[in-house]
Amino acid sequence: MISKRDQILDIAERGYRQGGFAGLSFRDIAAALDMKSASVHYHFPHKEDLGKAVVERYTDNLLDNLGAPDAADDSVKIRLARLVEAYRAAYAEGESSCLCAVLGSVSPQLPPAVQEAVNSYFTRLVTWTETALAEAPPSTNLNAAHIISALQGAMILSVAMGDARYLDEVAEDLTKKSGV
Amino acid sequence: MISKRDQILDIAERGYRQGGFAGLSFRDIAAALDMKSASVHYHFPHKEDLGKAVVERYTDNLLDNLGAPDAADDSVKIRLARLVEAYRAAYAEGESSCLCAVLGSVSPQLPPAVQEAVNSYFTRLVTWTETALAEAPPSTNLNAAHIISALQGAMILSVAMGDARYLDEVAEDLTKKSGV
DNA sequence: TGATACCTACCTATCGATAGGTAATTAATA
DNA sequence: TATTAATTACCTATCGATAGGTAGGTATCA
Repeated sequence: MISKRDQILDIAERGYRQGGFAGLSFRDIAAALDMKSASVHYHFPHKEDLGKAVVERYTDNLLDNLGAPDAADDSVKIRLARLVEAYRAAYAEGESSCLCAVLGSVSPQLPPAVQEAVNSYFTRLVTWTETALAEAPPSTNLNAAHIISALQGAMILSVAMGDARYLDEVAEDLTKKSGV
Repeated sequence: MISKRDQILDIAERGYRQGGFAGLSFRDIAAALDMKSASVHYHFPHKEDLGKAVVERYTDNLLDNLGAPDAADDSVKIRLARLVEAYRAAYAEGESSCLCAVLGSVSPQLPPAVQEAVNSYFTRLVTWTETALAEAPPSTNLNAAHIISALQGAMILSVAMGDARYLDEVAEDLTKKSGV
């Protein structure tokens, strides 16, 4: 049985990804869970608290899925394939953008705690990717910022165009290049 | 002398880029121009009208700056450098994301006319880039969707991290690869 | 005189947030 | 073990602020 707190986080994550931080209200969440907005405030007093919790859970889940970036029995290619697949799976849930692309694109306008959580998402993800690429030969024409940027941008293109092919194309391109 | 209509578009473009479509109100715009919100409605009756006009002007300005994608006296490298520079310049204005990354990431939640305008931005930009790359030798490991995605994503990373180096790094990477 | 570009004044809907209360569960104590 | 104290998870009702939008008036100028 999923706790009410987790149900709120689920709704909020979906809502933020689809409509941005300003696009989802306490009342929207309450209505989706058949409760009152005051009860959502019981679990998360301020909107900033909710946003921070959503982003932190989202970050932890992604890094869990990615696994260790330096496991001895994985090749660079396999690690990169896991990263690409994580983004394709994220898009597939409701054909929506990455939470941290939506929030990060308007970062200066977010409450400080949410800003910091988004910053931490990218910091951790860049670190993971740099580590995953560490053993790649110099001929591999890939760097962490480029890979993450391309995936984030491709998700937005696919959402804006209503067409998964943009993400598919970039995903294939990145995977191909990682073959070395 | 800049018309009031254009002044409104200027404020709205900056505001949407910094805070998203829901993050800028008619009152915000009016306050910035020392007028009343009802007067903004005189120029743009509905928020949808304003959003559409902002995106269309933004798109036209970008394509004007890029110039012809098939001018005989330009190399692929020069064309791509123009594209990359356009994005760097856009970021430099207020260290903010691309308007159509901010809006496109939450496209399904936007009013239909704004959705269509954003869709048109990406359609026209992809077409421009494909044409610009048409003469590139097959060894050039670049395709239009990949280039645009990487630039869009890199802007978001830079905004979210408050650090221009992410965009700089990706820009250099793309420019280098276009050298052939 | 009629169009243009504003204004005042207002409406309805919704926002995040708070106060104060209640039933059910759990922990601590006599 | 029975009673009491706290805690959990909600509720109703309301707050001040703000959202997009409108009706109708006014000053300016061709």
